[in-house]
Amino acid sequence: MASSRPTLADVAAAAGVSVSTASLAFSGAGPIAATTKDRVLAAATALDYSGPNPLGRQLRSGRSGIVGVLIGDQLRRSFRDPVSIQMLDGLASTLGPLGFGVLLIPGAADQPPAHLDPLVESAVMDVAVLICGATADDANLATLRRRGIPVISVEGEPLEGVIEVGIEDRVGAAELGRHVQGLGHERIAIVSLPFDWQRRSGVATPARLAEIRWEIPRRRLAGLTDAGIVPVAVYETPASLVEHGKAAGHALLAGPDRPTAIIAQSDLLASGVVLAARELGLRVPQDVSVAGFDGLDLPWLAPDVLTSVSQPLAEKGAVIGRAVQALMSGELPGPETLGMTLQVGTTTGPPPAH
Amino acid sequence: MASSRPTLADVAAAAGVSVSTASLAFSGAGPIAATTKDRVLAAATALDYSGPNPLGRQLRSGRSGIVGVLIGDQLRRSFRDPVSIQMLDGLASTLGPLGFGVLLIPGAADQPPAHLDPLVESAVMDVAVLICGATADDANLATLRRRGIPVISVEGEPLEGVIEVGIEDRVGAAELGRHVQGLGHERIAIVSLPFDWQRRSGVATPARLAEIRWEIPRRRLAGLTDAGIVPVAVYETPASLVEHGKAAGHALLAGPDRPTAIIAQSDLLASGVVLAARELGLRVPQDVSVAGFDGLDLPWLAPDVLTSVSQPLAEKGAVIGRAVQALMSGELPGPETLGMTLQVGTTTGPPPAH
DNA sequence: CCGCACCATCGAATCGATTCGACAACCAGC
DNA sequence: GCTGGTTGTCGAATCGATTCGATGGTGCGG
Repeated sequence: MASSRPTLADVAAAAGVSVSTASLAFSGAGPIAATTKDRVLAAATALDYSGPNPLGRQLRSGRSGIVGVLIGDQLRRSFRDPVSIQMLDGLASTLGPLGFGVLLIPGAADQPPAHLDPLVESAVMDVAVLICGATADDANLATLRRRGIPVISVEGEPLEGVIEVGIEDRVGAAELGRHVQGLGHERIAIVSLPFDWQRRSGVATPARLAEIRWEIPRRRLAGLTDAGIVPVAVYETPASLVEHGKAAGHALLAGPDRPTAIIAQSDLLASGVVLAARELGLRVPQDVSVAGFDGLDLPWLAPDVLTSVSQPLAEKGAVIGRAVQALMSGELPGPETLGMTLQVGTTTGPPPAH
Repeated sequence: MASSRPTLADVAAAAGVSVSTASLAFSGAGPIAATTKDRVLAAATALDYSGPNPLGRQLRSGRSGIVGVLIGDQLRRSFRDPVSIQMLDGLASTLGPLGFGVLLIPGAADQPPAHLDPLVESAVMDVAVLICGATADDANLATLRRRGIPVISVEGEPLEGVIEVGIEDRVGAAELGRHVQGLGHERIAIVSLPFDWQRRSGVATPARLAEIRWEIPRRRLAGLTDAGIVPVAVYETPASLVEHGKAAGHALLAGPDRPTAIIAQSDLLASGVVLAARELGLRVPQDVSVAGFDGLDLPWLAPDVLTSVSQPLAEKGAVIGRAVQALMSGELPGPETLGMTLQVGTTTGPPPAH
């Protein structure tokens, strides 16, 4: 055994105690004499033993301390969106001190829901978190269920046996909609997040609008409808990125009957619209009002400050972390919904006089 | 056994074969009759058995298939920098198909190198990747060594027994420096990445310049020195973020003898400098030239395109992935260094006539 | 002085799989 | 018909720890 790494048995032998006593010296779960403990620890140091191998512990306890986070293909795409980052940060910050690690499970790009990512099948995890907006026909979800892994879904659709953590984006969208309408706008366009994994780009036809698959754009659109908004156009984007917002802005603002207000479903999209307006020589908000969603801090948009409804991103992560903790204690946490708050910036104002 | 999840032993019993045969049916490692295999698989389906528990497999093989990535506190901070994201994306994309998962190991914010993050001690991993620029006095590194976990260091300092993956940023910096000097600039200021975990902000004194702890700012600074640049000022920033670049730009461009060119050590910092110049009413590059580092695509800077030296971020991730694979095959991969390429944009030009 | 309780320690079972060596059955060749 | 090789299956050891129940001491109270 000279070549391979020492095990608890080696340490126990060196200290002249049994394996079980040596285990007690490290775990502290049980009565042990101080002198014995010191002897074991000394033997461990002498053998260069670096503590109990987590694998052995895990096998016995059935727990790995790993939380799998299914991020879809967001690493490449939406992770350029601070929304995902800040939530992941909140999650990791809550989980880390509890001894849980976050395992990133990336998905292949632009796959239909039937696609199964290999790590979902093979990776060890105690809990899975779906941050990509789960749908019922997701093959990954089916696999997780089969494996008996508890699932937490973030802003997904309500699903059997899945713990939901969401935000009141429908309410928030309605509030934002009423704010814009209250300013007097009548020609309002919407820049939407992707409808489904096809990630199309352009003004959506009524038929297309009827088949929105993903929950987030659907809810936010529904919120605006709740506020009584009948949009003059809904522009579908392939991802929540500045460049797509800019393309949408150019498309919507170039025509003859341009809208007097544009509401985007994310701040990154909204900032792209602001940039498009600037490039077209339009003043914000005098010529066109722009509002976003999420409440990010976008330093490069200065001096403009986006009107937006902000969501508590770090808290969202923390809530997920607490749900994980509850699950591991054997409890079944209920669904949680976080509120949003309207933040009026400098990018919305009354519509132009004529 | 009705309540708990079925095990391979249950399946074997149901199929009327031994555990070893049942194992063969799943792993395929060994001769097995087609009829027997079908019988085992049928029994597995009947029992709702979801395949061998990875934990058991791992304990036996000693491999977890997990690559720990120590990101420092970058999740909060520099992960807003696409540099980290794109590299992580490249890493995850290479590792995923190989059956490896990426475990995020966050660090606490602003800790001295003696700080040890709990997951480094306890998490299961086959290889650790340090993407935060390792230093020799890092407590996390010491722990990884004690645990016998191979370490890959990205752009860190050369360390005993650590596999290095780097970029030729000193060469790239020199090339960028020569480009700027070739345009005729003589008053050149530098906006630097953080020197150490203290993350100070402001123009660095000569004493401060002599004690740069982190490798990346030091190498990039050395490259500019190689090009013969003697900066009129080096501004130290707390992180590679737009707002800090903007603050640096304001500080450097407000004075009476403002530099005619500013070289930033990252594109995010450089874009902040451009924004500061715009706010001060300075034209880029007519009044001041700005150059960056990394070669990112920053859509919101349009119509400006940053002059920068670009690094192959996705390939950096892929190289790390291959190093991991080599390590797991028992090989000892050598250090790798990737080249950078100068990309001249619209933000650099000759200095103003007077 | 006896007995009860408690503390420290140990042995053995357990977690869920992989894998090596043994063994039996079967086929082909001589 | 016997031998040698292949193929399929099985039993048992193994990975590295935790944990339960048992045992042997010690101390305290009655």
